[in-house]
Amino acid sequence: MARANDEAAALIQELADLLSITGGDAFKIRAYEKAARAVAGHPDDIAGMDLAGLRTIPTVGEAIAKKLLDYNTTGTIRQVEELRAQIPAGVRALTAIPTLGPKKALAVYEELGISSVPELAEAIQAGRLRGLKGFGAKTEQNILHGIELMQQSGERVLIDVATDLAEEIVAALAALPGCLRCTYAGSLRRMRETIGDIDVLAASAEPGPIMAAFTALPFTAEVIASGEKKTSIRTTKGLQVDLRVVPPESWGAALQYFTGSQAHNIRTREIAVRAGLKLSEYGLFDAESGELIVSETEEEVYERLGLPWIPPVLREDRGEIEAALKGALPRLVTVDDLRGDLHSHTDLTDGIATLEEMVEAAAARGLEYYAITDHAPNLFMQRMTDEKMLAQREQVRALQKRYPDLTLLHGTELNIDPEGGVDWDADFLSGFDVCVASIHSHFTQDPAEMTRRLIRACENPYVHVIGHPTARSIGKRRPVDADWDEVFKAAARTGTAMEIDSFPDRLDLPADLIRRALHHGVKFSVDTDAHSLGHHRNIRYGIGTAQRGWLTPDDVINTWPLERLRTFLKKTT
DNA sequence: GCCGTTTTCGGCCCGACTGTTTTCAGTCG
Repeated sequence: MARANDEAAALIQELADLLSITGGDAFKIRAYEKAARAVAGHPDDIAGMDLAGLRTIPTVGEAIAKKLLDYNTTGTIRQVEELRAQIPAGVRALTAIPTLGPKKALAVYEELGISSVPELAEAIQAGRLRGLKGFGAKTEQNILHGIELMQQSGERVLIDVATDLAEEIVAALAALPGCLRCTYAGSLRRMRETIGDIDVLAASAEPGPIMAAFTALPFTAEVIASGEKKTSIRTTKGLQVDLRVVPPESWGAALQYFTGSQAHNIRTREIAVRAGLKLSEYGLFDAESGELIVSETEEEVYERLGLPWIPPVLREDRGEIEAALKGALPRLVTVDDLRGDLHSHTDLTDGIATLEEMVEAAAARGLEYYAITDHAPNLFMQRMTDEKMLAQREQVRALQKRYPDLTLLHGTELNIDPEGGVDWDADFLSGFDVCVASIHSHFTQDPAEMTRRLIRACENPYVHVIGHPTARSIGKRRPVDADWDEVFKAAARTGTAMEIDSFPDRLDLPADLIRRALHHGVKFSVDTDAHSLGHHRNIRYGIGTAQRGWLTPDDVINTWPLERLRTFLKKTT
């Protein structure tokens, strides 16, 4: 269920948006935006907090604490309600059109009474914007084009789609003679779960030919902007790609800047300012003399700011600066730390590779243990039976002899029914080495029922891992609604791991819930849920998500040596 | 609106590109 923090943060953000339309003080607006992020990322639930408690949240002062208190008691914020009465929701929606910001939105509303996207499109067609100050022919065209883009998708793409495209672009540009370095940065380097646009960075003393090669790429559908230092295109599939070309000596500063996030950059630049320095994509400079101090590597830039190098996956201004200053950054889990995979399928159910092929792929990954976890009978379409499952177990045991360095675990992926029960009784379940249990149906139970359902699954002594816990499908199915703090408490109490499923359209648990679960002392299993040989490669996305959740190897049970894992699977705690 | 080993007042990240402009505002990241 939506946490109080998320709802309150959305209201504070709305306050910032509405103030930017009415022309409020820009610094006040930024203060609200910062506070909205801080509230959303705060580990403790703000529901029930008093004024003093709220003020302990960084960037929340007296005034914003009072607004949060207002939310805690009334469920809304008075100032937001007042501004909503003044600015229709449709006007705020106008700012979602690319190239149309708060100033232009207010202009068309005040001058022409336009308060929705369709109205605006109609007004432009009818020539009603002619003569409006700041709106020329080109602006009209850009707005219409922006509306079109917004309507025909303009959506974020999954991380695997973006990664494949980015790697293709980087390979093409890196091959050019004048290109000294090239990589992708932005949200893709931070491994966000969906990507709005791809940021590519190149180092060259001569940008011209690189820009030309970039706009000439076969999938370039449109050049959005093109300058000496920066070029933006849109691909045939509608994804925007920005290319920045910087002098080679600026590489480190540019990579730091271009990786973001914007909120993280603001923090690092503030630290620079306080130290009498100036940080830009060209380097770290002395503010007074303008003399360049460092710029060649990211490590140098951070070091000169008094910080250790911060992994890109943490650069969201969600506490990483504070942790870095205290020397308390986590040693993040990596793909190389993994010793096993606890969730995979074969063609016995809905996988498309044989048991032998899947095991061979696991061995090629260098794993020390690998679990086969085909679907259980209650997912009726997979037609699993007790006999088939037991026959597979024999096959697994026989196959084991061929893999002296890879321990095969025979498991299953159970279905958590609406009451929290699973497919088999204790007797049958006790025969498995490991059981993942997942929600595959009845996604829309009310939060109280869903919470009980998940807690009961955790309390089952034979359930070791809750598979893709929110059951979301990014862009298709919403996460199930539960009181996650209660679920995580139960998981920690019973010694049940939460899975991080590596499928690009799942990435489940999501990073924000991982951090909340970590806060409760939960352990995790980062799995592929592979249904084919190619799916083994998805592990990097699961690990990226785990890293965004601040996980260390110790938090992830499938980095543990087999003996330690086996102890955990006994659930004796 | 927030915040302070320069500060309880006066700052607040920085730059690129576009379009409508004659020197800059708006938008974006």
